[in-house]
Amino acid sequence: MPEVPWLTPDEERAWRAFRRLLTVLPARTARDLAALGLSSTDYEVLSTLSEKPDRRWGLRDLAAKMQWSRSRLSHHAARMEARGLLERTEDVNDGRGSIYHLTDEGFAALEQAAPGHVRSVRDRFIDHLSADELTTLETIANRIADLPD
Amino acid sequence: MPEVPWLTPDEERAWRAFRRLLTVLPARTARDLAALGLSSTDYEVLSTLSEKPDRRWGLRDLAAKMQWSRSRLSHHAARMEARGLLERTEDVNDGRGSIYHLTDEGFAALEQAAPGHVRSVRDRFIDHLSADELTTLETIANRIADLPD
DNA sequence: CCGGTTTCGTTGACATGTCAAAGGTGGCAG
DNA sequence: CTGCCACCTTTGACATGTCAACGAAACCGG
Repeated sequence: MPEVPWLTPDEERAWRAFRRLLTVLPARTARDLAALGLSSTDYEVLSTLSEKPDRRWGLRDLAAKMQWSRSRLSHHAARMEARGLLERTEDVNDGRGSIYHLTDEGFAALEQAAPGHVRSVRDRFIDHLSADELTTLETIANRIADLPD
Repeated sequence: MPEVPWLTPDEERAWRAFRRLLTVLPARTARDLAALGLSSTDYEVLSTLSEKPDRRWGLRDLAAKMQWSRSRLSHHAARMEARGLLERTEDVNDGRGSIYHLTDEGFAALEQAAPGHVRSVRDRFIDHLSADELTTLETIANRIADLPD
């Protein structure tokens, strides 16, 4: 692995700062959410499920939408089902498939946690950025994330 | 939880984009590192350990420096010790303490992985940002991360 | 010194994620 | 139809992290 240009001091500082942000911010929002009774992943599942008018998704589609592995979603959904947040039904059109739908209890949990979560995101992130910074960040984030895998 | 201003469309987009980056970028650099035989956490431990001239750290100090819990570091160091990457010695000055030091094998593993890791960080992140963007990012990251917990 | 308190690293139980294998179902070529 | 192959979700083994409890060691007021 020859000839790799090491990071300049500027790059090094930026990279370190960014990695710290990567660690710290999700930890904080997760802690805030936990105080409301949900993990970050719980919240993500619930809010994605609730996007469909009938609150139903096939596992495969839901996993793709969330960019999760199907195994991961299957495991996590099993745990959430045990807590009564969602239910699994077999797919009538495809005997292999599995349909997830939000229970009323799950929907209630989401509605109850949402305001606190938004406040958390504002207090810990959004409200500390100018409109310009927000735009720059969105641009950068998309550019990097859209790179080939 | 009344009166919470929901995210504007701009804010919503930026937040989503940023969260995607938060997921995707670490996954990519971790995958690159794994191909070199180390996990991201392994690399972090090794490189932090190597920062001291004698490659030695007390667990407490090392954990503080890395912003890890002592439990986490203890668990992880036990696994790394089993792989021969580091060794634990008892602290002569404090019977409770535990000193970690990098083995030659651990140092070699770090040296062998470092160039590939730097290339990975460049290819997947740094080289896609202008100097201005890099500066903005560092500023933002520090501002957010420095907020009270 | 002494006894209570703090701090230390470790440990065990548990939560969560990955990976590979398994078992059932669907689709299609012949 | 039938046999094979591809795809689906689930499952189990394992890796990693959190949290609380523990025993040992250090500290400290009296």
